[in-house]
Amino acid sequence: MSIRRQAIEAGAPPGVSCRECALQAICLPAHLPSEEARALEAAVQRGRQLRPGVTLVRAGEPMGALFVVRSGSAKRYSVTLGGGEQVHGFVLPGEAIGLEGFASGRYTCEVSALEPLSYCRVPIRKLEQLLERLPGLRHEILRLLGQALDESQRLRGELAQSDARGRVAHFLADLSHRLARRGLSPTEFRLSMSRADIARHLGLTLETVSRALGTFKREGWLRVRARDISVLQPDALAALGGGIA
Amino acid sequence: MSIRRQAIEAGAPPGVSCRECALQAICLPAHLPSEEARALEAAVQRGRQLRPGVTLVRAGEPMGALFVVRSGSAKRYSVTLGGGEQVHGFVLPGEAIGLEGFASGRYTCEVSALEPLSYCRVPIRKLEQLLERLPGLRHEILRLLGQALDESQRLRGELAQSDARGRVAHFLADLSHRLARRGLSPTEFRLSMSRADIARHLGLTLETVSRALGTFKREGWLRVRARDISVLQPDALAALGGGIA
DNA sequence: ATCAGTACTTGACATGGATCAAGTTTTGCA
DNA sequence: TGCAAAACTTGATCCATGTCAAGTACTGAT
Repeated sequence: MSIRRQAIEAGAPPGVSCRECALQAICLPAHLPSEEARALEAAVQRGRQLRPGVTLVRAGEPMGALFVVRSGSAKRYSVTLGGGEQVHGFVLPGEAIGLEGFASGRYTCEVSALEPLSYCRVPIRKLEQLLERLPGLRHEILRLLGQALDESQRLRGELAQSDARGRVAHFLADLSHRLARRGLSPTEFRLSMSRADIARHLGLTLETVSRALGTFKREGWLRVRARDISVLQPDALAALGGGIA
Repeated sequence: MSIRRQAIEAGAPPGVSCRECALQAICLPAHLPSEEARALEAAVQRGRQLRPGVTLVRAGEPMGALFVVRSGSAKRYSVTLGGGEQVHGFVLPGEAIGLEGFASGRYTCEVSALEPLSYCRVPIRKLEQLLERLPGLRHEILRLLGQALDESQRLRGELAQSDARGRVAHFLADLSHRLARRGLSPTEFRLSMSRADIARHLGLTLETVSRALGTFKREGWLRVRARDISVLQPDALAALGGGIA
C-alpha cells in the first residue's frame, strides 16, 4: 500500500501532457472538446512504473481513483472461495481500470501488472467535481461504462456458445483487434499472459488452450513460439471466433 | 414501432407517483434526495402494459430512453449470425433496461416481455438535462452501470467455472435473491422463462437444464411442477451455486 | 554458460454434457 | 371441455474437454 502511494507523483509533470501522449487517439480525453481535455488533464496524476506481478488495485478496497493504462498490460481477476483465480480480462494501454468500483464505491476485483506497467490516475473526488461542469466528460464516462458492459455481455455470449477452439480463436482475434487500434501489429505480438491465465479467462484448462493453439499452428493459421504469436490467417481466426467488429 | 409509440403516455398520470409505487425501495429514485426524486419523476413517462412476446427495444435502434420495469419480467437477448438467441439475462421489476446503449447511443440487444410488462421510461434527452444539475442522480446512474458491469463479470466467472448443475443452482439462487429484494417469496415462484431460455442464458442445452432440475428435485432441494418452483433447501442451492451475496 | 525452476506441450484415459429420439405433461384455443 | 401444439422429461449414445502423467522448452539467476 505504501508502495503504491509512493508510486504516484503529485500532479502531471509538464513533459508528459495528454497532447503528447502516444495514446491520444484512443484514451479518455480523445472525444473531449479541448477545454474539457485540459481540465481533465490537470486532475490526472501519473503513476510510476510498476513491476510485473505488482497489484494496482485490490478487491474490497475503497475506490480512490479511476486508472488508465499508459504502457504495459495488466490482468483483472478475482479470487474465488477455493483460492482459485477467475480472470475477468486483460487491460491494454488506453483502457480503464476500476470502472466496476462505481457499483459500491469499492473495487470488486484485483488488477495486477503482467508487464512493466505505467498508468494514469484520476482521483474520484476530482472526477466527480469535473463531472459537475463538463458535459463531454459525463458523456464519455457513461460511454466507457456502457462499452465495458456491452463487451462483458458479448464475451459471456461467446463463452456460452463456442467450443474451446472458438474461444481461443475469439481471444486471439480480439487481442489482435485491440492491438491494431493502438497502432501495434495485429499479426505479430507477444502474449503477456500465461496459458493458465488465458484458460482461466475462457473457462478452459491450460492443456486445452495449448492444444487449440497447436491445431491452429498445424492448420497454418498461426506460428507459435512460446508467447510469440504470428497470425498467418486472420480471417480463419475471426471466422471461428464468431466475428470481431 | 408505431405500437410502441402508442404504448407510451405523455407524462406521468398523477395517481401513480414514484412515492406510491410498490418499488419505491429498490427503484432508481430510492437513493435520491427527495427534491431530486421529484425532478426525476417529472421526467418519467409511464408505458402502457405490453403483452408477452412484444419487444420493448431492438438491437441497433437509437437509444431514446432508459427503461425501468414496473411489473412483469423481460428477456434480454441478441440474435447471432446463425439466427440463434444469446440470452443475456432476465429483467425483474425495479431493474433497468437499455444501459448498454450508453456505449454507442444505440441499444445493442433486444428486450422482450415474458409476462404482461409495464414499465417506466426516462427519455435520454431529459436524463442528460437532469444529470447536469442533480449530483445524486449522476451518482446513481454511475452506480447502476457499475453494478450491471460487476454482475455481468461475476456471472461470466460463474459460467467459466461451474458445471451444469452449478450454473442452474446459481441461476435459481440469484433469482430467489432478487425476488426477495422485491418483497416476493424467495422460495415459491413461477419461472416466466422457458427451459430453452434458461439454457441459452447459461450456455447449456434445454435437456441439461431439465436434468439438473430433475436431480435437485430427487435430492429434495426443490419441488418442480412445470414452471412453478418451490425451494426446499435454499442453502444447498446457494452452496452449489457458488454463493450469492 | 549452466542450471534450476517454471511454463508449456503432448499423450492416454475418463466423463459430463451435447445430440438424437421418444414419450409425457401443460397450455392455450376452439 | 377437449384438442392440438408447445413445452418439458427421460433415455441411449457419442464426443469434446477435463484429468492425470510425462516429457520438453523456455527463462532468469548465478
